[in-house]
This record gives sequence, structure tokens and C-alpha cells, in this order.
Amino acid sequence: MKRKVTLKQIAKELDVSISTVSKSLRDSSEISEDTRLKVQAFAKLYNYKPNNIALSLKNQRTKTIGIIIPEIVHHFFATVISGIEQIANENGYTVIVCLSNESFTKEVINMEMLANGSIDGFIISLSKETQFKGDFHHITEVMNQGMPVVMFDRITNEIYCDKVIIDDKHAAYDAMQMLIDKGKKKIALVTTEDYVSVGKLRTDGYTKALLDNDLVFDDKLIIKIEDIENCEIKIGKLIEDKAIDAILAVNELFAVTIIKMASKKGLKVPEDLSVIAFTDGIISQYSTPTITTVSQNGIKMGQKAAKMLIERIELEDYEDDEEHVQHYKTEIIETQLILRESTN
Amino acid sequence: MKRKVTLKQIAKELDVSISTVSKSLRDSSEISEDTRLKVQAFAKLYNYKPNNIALSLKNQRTKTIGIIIPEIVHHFFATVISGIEQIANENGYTVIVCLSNESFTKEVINMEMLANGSIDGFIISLSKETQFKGDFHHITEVMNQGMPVVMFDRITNEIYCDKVIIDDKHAAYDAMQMLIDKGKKKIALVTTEDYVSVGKLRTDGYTKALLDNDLVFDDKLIIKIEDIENCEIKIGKLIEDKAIDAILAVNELFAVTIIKMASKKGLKVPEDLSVIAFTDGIISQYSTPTITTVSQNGIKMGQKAAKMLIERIELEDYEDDEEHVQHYKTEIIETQLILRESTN
DNA sequence: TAACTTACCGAAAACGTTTTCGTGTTGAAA
DNA sequence: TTTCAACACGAAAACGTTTTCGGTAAGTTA
Repeated sequence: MKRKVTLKQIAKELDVSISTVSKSLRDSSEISEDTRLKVQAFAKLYNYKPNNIALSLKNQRTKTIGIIIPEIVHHFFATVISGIEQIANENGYTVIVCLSNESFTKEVINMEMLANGSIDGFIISLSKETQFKGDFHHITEVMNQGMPVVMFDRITNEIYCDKVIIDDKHAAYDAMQMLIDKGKKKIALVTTEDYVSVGKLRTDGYTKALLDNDLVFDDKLIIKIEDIENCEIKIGKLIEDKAIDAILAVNELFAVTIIKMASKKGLKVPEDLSVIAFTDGIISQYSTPTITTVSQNGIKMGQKAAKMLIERIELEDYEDDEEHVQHYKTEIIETQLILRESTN
Repeated sequence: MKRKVTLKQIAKELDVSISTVSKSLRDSSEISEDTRLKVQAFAKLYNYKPNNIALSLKNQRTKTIGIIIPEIVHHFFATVISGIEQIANENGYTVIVCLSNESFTKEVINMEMLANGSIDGFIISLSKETQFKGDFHHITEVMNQGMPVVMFDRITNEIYCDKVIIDDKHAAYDAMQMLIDKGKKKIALVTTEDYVSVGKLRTDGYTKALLDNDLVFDDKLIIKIEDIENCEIKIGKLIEDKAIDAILAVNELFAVTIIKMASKKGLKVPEDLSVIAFTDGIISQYSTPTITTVSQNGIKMGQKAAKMLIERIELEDYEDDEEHVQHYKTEIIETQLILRESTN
């Protein structure tokens, strides 16, 4: 049960000063080869490694990135973390993960917890409740303290910072266009409530595609689902009553439920009903039929976000003059329409 | 772009000493009410929060838990993290997540990175490569430094520490018994290579159930899959050649592939072939047919692991006498057979 | 011999806390 | 008037680093 060895202990043991030990280990030319080698040998023997916390305090840099996301049991968010972690690791950073569980309060608490020196910057995707309330003071607060923030996916235009998103409107438009090109006339949209930023944008794309193609827009064909639990009835009604060609769903779960309900009502996918989903996850690949999706490349999104954040963090070191123009960027990750069995 | 305010700045501003400021904020009785209130008001105004890094250095405790897992884009591991994070948060801890990507080297590097003061303890699930090599020196090393370690799911018996697992052998046995009770005679097993600890245990349970029920054990009915990519052929052959009643699969992906191949070969699930999978994830719930599974409650597993670790961490504070007996425990999380459409 | 390099090393500050101990002032008791 | 306790506060150490600055001894040059 030997505790970790420190510079002080090595110094005492070898009867030299702490400075000498430190310099020896950093190969300083100030130290004679004799003592240098002696110290290094001793340090190696006792497996000395500098204490990260002490370094963080001294350098005022933790080499740690804070991630705040709504949930982690979620394919998309998991892939984003994976991407972030990869880039972070390559650059010598570690990641702290906090979950807001879609709660505004938890999001705020987590941010405050991490903002007090624990990390060098944030990567965040807003909780539903935060988007609903429209209260972003916690974000501006940490930014005012000089802490870089990168937002991804669930963002807000009310904050000016680095962002990385997919072009949800455009992606929805493309998916719709594909359905329309295949001759679909009556296309429904199954989405979430409007305050979720991505839901809103996808709805916009859906609408625009209809208008551009001179198809009727019927708001009865748009259903908004709050919780996944009791959506089956709603979806069942939609496909039963409306004689629909195709459906665009804003996530996999909705899509797979649609397929299930369709099959229950005697409709075949894709013969009677085409289905396209957002979020290319594990379900789309393994459901029967497999589902045509708009893939959001979470890995790429995470990688990009991490790169932007690290760049911003390391730029800060040089940029001492406060007047330096901060030009924030919004990166758009391209989506891809992955054709599978649920469309024809 | 005001930086975070420190005790020193407050002290200077109010023309008192740092000690006075610190004591005032901690409501020490040593300080007169006058100055106490004055300091508190000022601190509140400037939104003072103590610096976590400085506290960590002083207290020699970071209130941070390190998690090392093979991957995060994986339903089971994501649920475990979720469970850990919840308990950690309730106890004022944050979590650092590192991914080994099933690589021994990355696992070692990550551990060394975190072991140098960044965290108070580890929660780890071994990478495949680590289990294959059987090299656990990195674990013993951090444990020798007095850092608590809790292992979950992918564990090893060569290390004596706190563990939390499911009783894989028993769970496999139960699943088999259920199939046998339903009259299945020829049951196959689709599993991973033996060096993955859980794969081995599940195979043991499979075998024992056969023997206990006087059914023939035929090793041709056990297929071991290395990578998910080229498993379709192997699985196809199995169900084509062997005239099988039922299959036990050690994970969802294998199960869903089995169902797909069965359907291709004209076999109906569950009428012609029953399928049970380990790992109750999102796929089992949403595939058609839905899949009967042995649920490993990842949330519970994470919660339990976090509780054990935190208890161990906070116990250390009192236990100064090194001779104190360290009694490590192995907690077993109960599994549950969730009946769905893939069995009859 | 006196002055000046050079090589080598240690003291101390700094990062931001908390806490122990010491000290000066005040008022009251003897 | 002296002594003592209570009160209010500050100095300093400690956590583990890195780095700047200063200093001493030896050797070199004039």
C-alpha cells in the first residue's frame, strides 16, 4: 500500500533539493549528468509520474473536456461521445461526461460543478427542458468566464459560440424529395414537439419540399409525439385513416413503431407504405425490413466538436489581448441518405 | 472576459487576509458578524465558487470516478455508465470516461493517465485483448498504490477486488431449462470466443443444462463467432444443416441475425425455431418478432458498482491502519428472463 | 593575485485552498 | 494597576508541481 511517490520524497531520499529532482527529470542542462542519471534511475525505479492535479493547478489547464448531454443510453449521443473521446485522447485530453437527463436544473448544476476549474471547455447538447424554457444564462455565464463552449445538435441561436450541427432542414428536404421522386403523393411526418430545435428544422424541410413540389400541405398529416410510450395509438390512427403513401419519421424508434403498426393493420412496407427515418442507428440496420435512414454521422460530429474545442482552448494561450476578434464558426456535418428495404 | 474570482482577489479588494475570507465563507465563528456578512455579500456578488482543482490538491481527493470500458456505442455499456453516473452524481462525484476500444494498450495507457491523481477510484470492464492476454499488471499496480478498483461484467479471477457481475452460468442455465421445458431437444449455442469471460460462463451454463436434462451434448451445435461481419454464413449453415429446435445466443446481434437467416431459409420464429438472446437491449424490443432475452440490468450493475466504489473510497479516510482487513465482495446482479415473441 | 566565467544546485514563488497557530486589542476581574 | 480571557484577525504551512533567480565553488583569464 505504498502511496504514489512525489518529488519531495525523491529529493529527501537522494539528499538533493526538489528543484534538482524536477529539473533532472525534465532533462535540464542545468544539472550535471551524474545527478541527472541518478535521479532518473531512482524515479524510474519507484515509477514516478507527476501528479496531474498539481500540474493542473500550476498550469491553470486541466487537459480535460466536459461533455454535457441529455442521455447516454441513446445511439446517437453514444457515437458522438465516441468521436469526442477519440480526438480528445489523441490530443492528450480526457473527457468528463455529465448527463442532464433532459432536465434544465441538472444541466445547470452539472455546468456549475465543472466550471469551477475542473475542465478547460464544454461540449454540450441542450436538454429538452432547456430548449423549452429558452433559458441559457448558464451557458453565457461560463462563456463570460472565458471558458470555451461548443454546442452540437441541440443548439440555440441565442448563444453565439462554436457549433456543429447537421443541416436538418436540408436533410429532411432531401429525404422528402426522394420520396416524391418515387411518386409518393401523400406523405406524413412523425415528429417531436416544436421546442426541440432539430424537430422544428426537420418539419421546416418537410414543409418546404411539399410546397416546392406543388403538393398539398395538410397539417393533419403531421403528428407530434411527446413520449414514446403511448405513441402507438396515434400512429395507428394516422396510417389507418389517412391513406398515406409514405412517412418521414424524425427518429428510428418512431419508424420502427410505424412499421410494426402498419404490419398490424395489414399494410406492407415498402409496398404499401414507404418509411424513412432520421438517425441511422442499430435498429435501422437490424429491423425487418431494414430502414432507409438519414444518417447523422455522430462520430464525425463528435470529432469535429472536439477539434473545434481543443483548437479554441489552445488558442487562448496566445490570445492575451482581449480585443482579439472572436470569430465563432458553425460547422455542418453532411448527412447521407442510406437506402434500405423500407423504401422502394 | 473576467476570469473566475479567487479568495486572494476578494481579500485584496476588501483589504483583509485570505484566511479571513475563507473562514467567513465557511461561517467560522472566529470571524465577527460584520466582516463575515461583508465578505459573503461580496463573494455572492462576484459569484465566487471554490476552485475544484485547488481543493483536490489540498484534500488529496478529487471526487471523481474513472470508468474504463471497451466501447460506448453499445447498449449495455451505455446503461452501466448511466447507472454509475446517477449514483456518482447523488454523492457529489463526477465521472471520467475512457474507452479502451478492446485494446490492451489503450486500456493500460488510460489507466496510467488517470492514476496520477486525477481520480479517486476505478470502475472497469476488461477489454477483449486484455482477457485474451491475461495480463493484468496495470490493475494490480494501481491497486498497490491504494486506489480502489471495482470490476464489472468482464472480470478476471486473477485479481482480488470488488466485483459486480451477473451469474452468467446460472442465467444461461435458466434460459436453457425454459427451452427444454417447452420440449426443445436440439438446442444450439451461438457464442463468442472462450477468452471473453462471459462467453465462457454462458457456455458452461448451456452445457450443464443439457447434461442435467439427459440431452446429448454435441459440440457441432456450438458455434463461436469472432466478428459480427462474416457470421451470416456460419449461422446459415447451422440452421440449415442441423435441424435445430432452438438457439441460445450470447447477444442481441447474433440473435437478430439468426432470425434474419432463419426467415431467409424459410423457417419461422418461433414456430420452427425458438430464439433466446442475452443482453436485453433496444434491438430485442423492436425487432420483429420481438426477442425473448436474458436481461442484464446494466443500470443496476452501474449503480451497484458505483456504490461499492464510493463506499470503498470513503472508507479509506478512516482506515489509516494498514493492517485493517480488506474484505472484497463480489455482487451478483439478478437476471430476468423476459418472454417475448421469439419463443413459444 | 584579482576578476570573471562557467557549472551546478537550492531557495522561493506561484497556482487556490483550508486550517493551525500565533498575536494584538479590548474589556473585565482581581 | 496588573492579569487574564475573549475576540478578531493574519501568517504560514500544506497539497505537488515548475521555473526564475540567486549563490557558491571551481576553473580561467588578465
